[in-house]
Amino acid sequence: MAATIRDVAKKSGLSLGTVSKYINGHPVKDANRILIENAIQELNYKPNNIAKGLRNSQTFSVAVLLPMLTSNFCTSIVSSIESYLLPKGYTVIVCECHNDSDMELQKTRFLLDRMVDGIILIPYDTTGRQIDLIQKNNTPLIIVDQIINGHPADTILLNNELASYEPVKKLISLNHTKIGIITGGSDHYTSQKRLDGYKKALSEHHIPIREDYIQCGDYSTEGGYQAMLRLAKLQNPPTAVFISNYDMEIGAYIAINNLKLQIPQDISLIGFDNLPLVSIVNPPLSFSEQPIDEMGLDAARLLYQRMQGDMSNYPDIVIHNPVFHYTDSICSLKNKANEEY
Amino acid sequence: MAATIRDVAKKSGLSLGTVSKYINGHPVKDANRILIENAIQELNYKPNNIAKGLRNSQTFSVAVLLPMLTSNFCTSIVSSIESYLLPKGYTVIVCECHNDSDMELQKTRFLLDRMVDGIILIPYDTTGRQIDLIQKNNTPLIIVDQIINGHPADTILLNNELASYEPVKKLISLNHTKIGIITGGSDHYTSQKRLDGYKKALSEHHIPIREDYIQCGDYSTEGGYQAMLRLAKLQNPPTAVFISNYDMEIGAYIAINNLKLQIPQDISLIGFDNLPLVSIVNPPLSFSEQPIDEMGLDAARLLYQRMQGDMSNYPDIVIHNPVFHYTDSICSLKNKANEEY
DNA sequence: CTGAAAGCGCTAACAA
DNA sequence: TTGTTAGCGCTTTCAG
Repeated sequence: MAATIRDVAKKSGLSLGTVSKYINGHPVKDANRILIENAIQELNYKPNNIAKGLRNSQTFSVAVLLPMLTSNFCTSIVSSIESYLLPKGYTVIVCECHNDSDMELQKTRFLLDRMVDGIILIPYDTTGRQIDLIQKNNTPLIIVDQIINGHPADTILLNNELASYEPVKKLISLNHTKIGIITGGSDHYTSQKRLDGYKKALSEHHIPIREDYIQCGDYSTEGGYQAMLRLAKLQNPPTAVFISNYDMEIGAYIAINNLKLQIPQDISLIGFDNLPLVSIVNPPLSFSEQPIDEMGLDAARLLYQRMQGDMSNYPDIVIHNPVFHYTDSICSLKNKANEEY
Repeated sequence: MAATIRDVAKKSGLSLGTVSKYINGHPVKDANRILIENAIQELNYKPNNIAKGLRNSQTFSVAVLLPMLTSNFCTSIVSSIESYLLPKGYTVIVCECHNDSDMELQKTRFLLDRMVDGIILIPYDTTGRQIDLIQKNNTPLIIVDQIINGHPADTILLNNELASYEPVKKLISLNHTKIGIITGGSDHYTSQKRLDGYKKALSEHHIPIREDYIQCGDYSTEGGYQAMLRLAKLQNPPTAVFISNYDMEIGAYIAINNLKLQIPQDISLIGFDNLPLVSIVNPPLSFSEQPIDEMGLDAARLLYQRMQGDMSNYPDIVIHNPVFHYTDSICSLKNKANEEY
């Protein structure tokens, strides 16, 4: 039904090979070029990518395998990956495993079956079975967001420790000592690192670490809400809280509103990621900005390089630094004391 | 490198054709079946889907083309579509056009080039150029969420009018007459219909329609925030507000908090979609529930049917009814009056 | 039930 | 430069 390269050859009176060469950018006599171009026009010829893929054992598709499409981090990453790879002629397939290790493994197998040219993985499973599978298949792989111990691979990371260390230091410089943190699951790589940064900042200033100031919000909106409630209801609640991802930040913010606490008078708040909420609310929220776009771009760029066969300095581990934005959502404790006199 | 069907044939001592038949479920002598199975095992043979696709002119992939991955509605739909199509052997490709008509057209072309077997479209462009392109290409297409006038196609819809008509009637039954609505863009199909339902309910009860009670929030969180501010600052503000999508609902809720208004004492609130926020906040919010999962499932099911060549009752237009959940986020105006005495 | 052979649309090596 | 030809891995007639 659709025109093939053979039809173009026939119509232009040239051979298959010549037409193929023209299409692939090899030199062709000018007169013939015109002939071919006309034939392509008239027949509305479109090269068949499937056949091309069969021939070249390439599919020009790459997959992004991620835990959950509802995470703002994940969807943002996908967008920036696409923006790099699409102009290069690649389709980007998005697959989510719904926070399920078995599903993740199954989808990995599935993607390998479908023969994508490369995979960008935001891992869910922490044992690295997906990674083994992909590497055994010799499919180029870039991991984003985490390091899985014992499974070296090209990786794009945030300096997670710094992302919490700096803000907590900032709070300390404002005379806060009662500083809480809302974390993700304890088995989660980024959550662990962000907690480490928090602890490091406190330790350096000889502020004791209180376990009740560390509340797990599971990286979800509801979890953040509950965690903030727990913090606020402590006998001696913190005067400042660092929240280590965006979804929990929304929940925590709503909890604070429901409790009728004032930001920053009653509680100073620093959150994570530069996403819609932070600039809308009053006062706008302080946050650690993860350069999501650049991270996605880096992942795409590195994957492209690997797919071209360039394995220089493998495995490459790229660590991005967070950027800090401080607003009126935090205040100095001294000032507050002054005001209260 | 990877084993082919030819290797399996050689190893099992049978012919290419026989092995192919076995793989595709055609009957084979039992003894031979064992031979083949063993060979497949030993060689770790995986059928090459690209070659299969070339032969059958099928790719076993379908695309979901949508305006924005950050919309909760879109990601939920993708999940349910996947849950149906994946077990049937299809890859689901997600493509977003970033609320850009040209990009949408470009990606449509791109998907058609990649030869997906079918497309599920949540349209952005309202002129229907994408639809023309897809239909001209004879690629099965299901449209979700909207009807584009003059472009008949299989479509899965919400009864948008009912989704606002009912809640507004409910508010009227609680003696509200000053009822506001926060809408999406006026050019947006669902927004228009939801506004129609609002107007219809008011008209039926002879409540005049006030233009200043109709505020556009552009289906975004920030828009919802601003729209609610405008409503609250009216000289004679509404006592109840219906918000016609989830993202705006978040914004409106934050605005209400910032204004220190009480729900429902100062303002009764009914929102849209059963997504995380509504059940977390205090009081939980009332809402019109769009059966997103079923809508996605229906779209996937219908697309599958079309891809099988079954064009019975084309074009099929499936309309889903919303479900209503009423909570303490709305109150009767009489009760409130009583309390105030 | 099985095997041989043709061909899906394309590219690349080779010869002219 | 151009044309010819041999496949990429698979399915599907058509004989046997």
